[in-house]
Amino acid sequence: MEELREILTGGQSFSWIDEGDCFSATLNEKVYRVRSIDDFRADAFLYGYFDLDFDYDGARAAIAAKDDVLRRAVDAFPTLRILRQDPWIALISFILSQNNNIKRITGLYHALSKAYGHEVEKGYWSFPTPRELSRTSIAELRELRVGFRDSYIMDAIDKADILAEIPALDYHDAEARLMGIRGIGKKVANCVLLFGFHRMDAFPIDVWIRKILDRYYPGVGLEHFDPYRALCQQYLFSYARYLDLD
DNA sequence: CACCAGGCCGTGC
DNA sequence: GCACGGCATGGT
Repeated sequence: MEELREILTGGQSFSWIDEGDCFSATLNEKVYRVRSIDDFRADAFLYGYFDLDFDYDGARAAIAAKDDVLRRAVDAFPTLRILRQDPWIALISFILSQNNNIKRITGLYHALSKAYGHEVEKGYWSFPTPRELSRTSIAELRELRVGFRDSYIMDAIDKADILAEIPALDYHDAEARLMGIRGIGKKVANCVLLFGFHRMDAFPIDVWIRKILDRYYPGVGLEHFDPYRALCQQYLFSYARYLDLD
């Protein structure tokens, strides 16, 4: 359980619910209930989703050797991983995330699922596809309490086909293409690239990353974190929240 | 009452 | 190009 908590409820995915004795999520037309990373080797979907082919031990060692801050971050979150989430789910999730907190983002994610997804198991709804979500309206989105993000979601539905183009594009073109959707700026675009496309050249800079960069890396370019730039970002994000930098 | 949350948009300079 | 206020909502 605890080795998964930061991964599943720490702000990279909003699909997972803490059920007390397990974490649950409705993905891939099933309800998954998980307790430990070791449970995932026999399931093809979870194997890919949890990025089990990647050598995290090797990457962690290289990252920890870069500087003391990263070493402490890695030590504080030894089981952290970057999930391989669905691009559309990541897109809407991180539209919901702007100027919002993790608890409420998770609530909105599941409100959209219940309203427009389909019930896979009693009490568990899939996240709506673009086609399913297209049945919504500005008024209905407001009733679900998404606030000013309503028009952003509507534009994302209209432009969902953009996601199919992203894998063929280099970092800058992919980022620019995503930023053509209303409500997607540099930060959200990088979250979609990282969590939805597993792009290891992405580097979302949110309020927490901003704080830790300003405090511990003044004047340092992002090349410092290569070749594990995206993974460094995730360790630093968790560590900054853990330290509660002010 | 204030300020904040995995920000972005429109405006003004 | 950069600074700034506004924006929905719920929590502290």
